[in-house]
Amino acid sequence: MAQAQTAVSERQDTQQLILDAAEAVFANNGFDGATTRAIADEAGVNSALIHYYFRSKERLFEAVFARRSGAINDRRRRLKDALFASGGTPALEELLDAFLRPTIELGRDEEHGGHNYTRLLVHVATGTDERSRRMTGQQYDAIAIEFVDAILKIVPGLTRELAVWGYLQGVSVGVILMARTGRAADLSAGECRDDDVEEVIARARTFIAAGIRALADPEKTTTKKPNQKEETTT
Amino acid sequence: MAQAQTAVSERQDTQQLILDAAEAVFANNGFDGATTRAIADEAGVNSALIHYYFRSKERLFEAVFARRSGAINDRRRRLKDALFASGGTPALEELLDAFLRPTIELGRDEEHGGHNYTRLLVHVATGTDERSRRMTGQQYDAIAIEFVDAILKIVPGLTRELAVWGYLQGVSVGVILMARTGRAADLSAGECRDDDVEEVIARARTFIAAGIRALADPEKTTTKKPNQKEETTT
DNA sequence: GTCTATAGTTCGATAGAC
DNA sequence: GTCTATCGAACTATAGAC
Repeated sequence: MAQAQTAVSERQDTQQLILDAAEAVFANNGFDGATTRAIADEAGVNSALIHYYFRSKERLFEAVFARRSGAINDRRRRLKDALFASGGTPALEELLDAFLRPTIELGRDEEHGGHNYTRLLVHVATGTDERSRRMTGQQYDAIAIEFVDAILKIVPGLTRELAVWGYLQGVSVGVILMARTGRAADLSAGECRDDDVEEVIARARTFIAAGIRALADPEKTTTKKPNQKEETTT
Repeated sequence: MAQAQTAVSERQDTQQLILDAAEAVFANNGFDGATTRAIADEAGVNSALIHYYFRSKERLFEAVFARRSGAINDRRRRLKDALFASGGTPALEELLDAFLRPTIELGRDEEHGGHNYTRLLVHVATGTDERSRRMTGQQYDAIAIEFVDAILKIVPGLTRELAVWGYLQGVSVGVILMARTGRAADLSAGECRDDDVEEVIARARTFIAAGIRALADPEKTTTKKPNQKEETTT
């Protein structure tokens, strides 16, 4: 699509074209479903160039996954540090906003392909295969520990173990919301819309903050099963 | 593995052997990463039999996905109906227990391959491709609406729109927990374990119940962004 | 129902000209 | 850096003997 006549600011080198195309094709088809030929076609380049710039399909995939993770986590860290900069302790809702905003906003950015990355991230972050676990850990473990530490500073009565669980359960909410599966609309006859970034973030923020605070309440975290009679089929 | 000498109760016909093997191979490799040859080898049957019993790889995948969904949702429904049977209104935690228990327990059932199904379910439920959305809707829309209705009966001050969001955000927590990615252990130097079913359910129950109740609080659900100065890089 | 054999594609990757 | 051409290996699916 991008020809030599386009403005300088829109010019992209071949490597970026391939990364953008790969991001879209991997997001739509997964690693195994995507083909290097389809990526080359999407990028408008010769398929041999993929192996020239990236050694293999595997390395291309890892490059795509790593490309945006730095920007996401830099922004999360900047927002979080700004909250603590004045010396006080921010509200839990503010901390969660700092965590959620970069990915939720990216998931609504169709102009620069951000929505493709978030769909890919959902796939990798929820995968149980060895490659998914390795890549998720490499790119997102450090920021995870920073936010767990921050949660511990803000919420009294929370053990580190419970903070990790609260963080992960919160992440799972954010993961689903950044991908826009359209399921909310399906279940509500179109009443629920997921295109308003501020509303999506506000709901997730409220939900997760209350959930984490509840985990700190020792009365609530007993493992006793509530009284239930499992009725047999009548 | 299962030979002719095994007890009658352990005998399985070829079709079930293929479904069990396909469940494991699809869970480990996804739809495109799994091959019919690998499934046949895992099942110990000739690869041509897969196309004899199921017409195509696609239909086999759908059969695998549909096989356990009926049992899961029947049990959810039975547990839920038992809670309302006495005429009273159950606690929100009890309703969530009924929803979470079938999948969380299935995810820890390695003896009958249930853990393979839950990993597959995570993949399909979070997928944005057309097949994933279609299959998720076909198997899980009906039970979703039943539980949204139940949430509306239990929690005062909740609109249907917010109940759907609360349900979906709760589901996302349950989805992550049923797959056992091991990430909690990674982030806590092994301190967090996810093998105790009752503890996993209790934490999720507490977290989600508090989150849904918070959504009903009109003061909390404003879409106003909290005061934050996004610090530029120093 | 179960097997062998194979048709017909498509894949990732590379060699080598320009 | 970019292209054409192609290799060797895999894949799904089926035909046909038993």
